[in-house]
Amino acid sequence: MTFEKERSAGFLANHMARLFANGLQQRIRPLGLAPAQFMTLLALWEEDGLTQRELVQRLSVEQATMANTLIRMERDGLIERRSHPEDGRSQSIHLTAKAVGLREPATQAARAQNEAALADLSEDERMLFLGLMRRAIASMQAG
Amino acid sequence: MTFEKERSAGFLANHMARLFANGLQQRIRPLGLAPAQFMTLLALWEEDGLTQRELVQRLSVEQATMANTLIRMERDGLIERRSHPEDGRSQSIHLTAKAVGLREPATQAARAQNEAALADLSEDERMLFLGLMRRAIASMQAG
DNA sequence: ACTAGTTGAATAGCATGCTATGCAATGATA
DNA sequence: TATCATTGCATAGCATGCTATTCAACTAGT
Repeated sequence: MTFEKERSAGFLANHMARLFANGLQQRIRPLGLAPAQFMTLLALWEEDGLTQRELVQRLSVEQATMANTLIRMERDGLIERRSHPEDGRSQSIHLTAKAVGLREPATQAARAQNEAALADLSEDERMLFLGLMRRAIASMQAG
Repeated sequence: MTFEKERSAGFLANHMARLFANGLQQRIRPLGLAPAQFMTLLALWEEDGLTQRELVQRLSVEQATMANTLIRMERDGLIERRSHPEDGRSQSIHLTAKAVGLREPATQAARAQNEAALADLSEDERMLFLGLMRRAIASMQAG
């Protein structure tokens, strides 16, 4: 029974995501950021002071993954942790001035990468593409 | 300037690819396979005896990545290396009987995962989706 | 044939992700 | 309130990927 990888949604999704990540990495490396750090900053730029648990929910990664990303971000001076006043187990994650200052150049880099990926698509096709990805994500989350 | 991750092709692609990989992993774990091993087997089932360099080209991963995947596959009894008769630097990678026997159940698992992801899409939408992913891949490879 | 450049792999080092555990702080309940 | 379950994080261990480096084997040009 044939199984052609070029016709497999999973294979294409994997390849596409690696190209996105590599492209973004090239663009944000000069800023001292890595892709997962950028993704985490997106959530914190939107709302500072989230707990690790809230970050996990918003970015859909496992808790252990987020814990490790936060360790590297703290090491790189992007965040600092403050003890949570109401729950001794958790901490709130706060952006440093450095991280706040990276918002514009970093999001600009991400926009440029998205533009490079979708350069060949019309505006309608782009909307369609995003919608299809969302539906695939929803199906997998449901299953 | 706002940058909403849910409207970012890169963010969605990353999330979707992780869900694909996680789903596939669940399905092929009983077979003793990991996602990258499966991807490599896809190429070798199609043509046995490829060199590491040829695998790298067909799967679009870096040489170092493939080298490490092959080490794990050899450890797991999926492949064996034979010295190349014409080039002392390279080896040809050959499937073991075990790996050959995994073809049907493994590709079936991958089909099931693709089906789960695309369950909500019509046949036309699926074709459209694959085409859009290929075009995004092509754009990023070109840029 | 020699030297110089190229090419195929291995290895080191690190970022992301995941599963599985362990632990301490909270909560809920008998 | 003493106990048990839940919850928030940290850590260990491993798979994938990438870049950078190194080395040996092959090629080409002189």
